[in-house]
Amino acid sequence: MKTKNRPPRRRVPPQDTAASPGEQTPDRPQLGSGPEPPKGLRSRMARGQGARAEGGRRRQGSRRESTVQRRLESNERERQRMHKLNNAFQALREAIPHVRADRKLSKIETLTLAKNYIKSLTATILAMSSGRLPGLDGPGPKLYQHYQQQQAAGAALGATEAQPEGHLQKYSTQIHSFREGS
DNA sequence: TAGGCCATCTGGTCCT
DNA sequence: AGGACCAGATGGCCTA
Repeated sequence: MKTKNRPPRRRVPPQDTAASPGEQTPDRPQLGSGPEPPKGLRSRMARGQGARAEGGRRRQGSRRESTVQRRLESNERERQRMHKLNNAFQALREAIPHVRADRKLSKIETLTLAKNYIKSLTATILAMSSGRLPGLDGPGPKLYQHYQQQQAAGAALGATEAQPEGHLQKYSTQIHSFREGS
């Protein structure tokens, strides 16, 4: 599994909601754009879940058009939502230090690394402050207690990351493997 | 060529 | 009611 420094991949251009059916890409058939149902819909229809959308009878043109229009608008919103999600992933990537800039982390790598980084930071801060956050009198001991409880719970479940140094170990191992490019 | 990763479409469900 | 969210399906791109 390698996701190394890929150039930006050419993607099928987003469907323009204002575009005419003739401008649609041939490999991404749209709802109502042809006799062949969209790829993602075929299995659903095979299970009988898409029957309503397709309709057993021919619908009036205007009603069909409004249905198609709603679907296209919904697709556009979903694209925007996913773009926002990807922007958040990118921001998270940039917040994780010690990773080669030319090596783009996959989403799952980003989440895993971020989790271990946070945990290692938490353990480090607690160790350095002896359970008392700098500048805070109250929450420190409580935070430390909570953290210890979490660790104890993890240990009870047989988690390998029960020890604070375990997080740092994991994080270091991951960083090392990413640097190696493996 | 197989496997990993990703973008996109889609219908169902949840939320406001 | 309409939008947000979610998960399944599909196909493209890339690397080993």
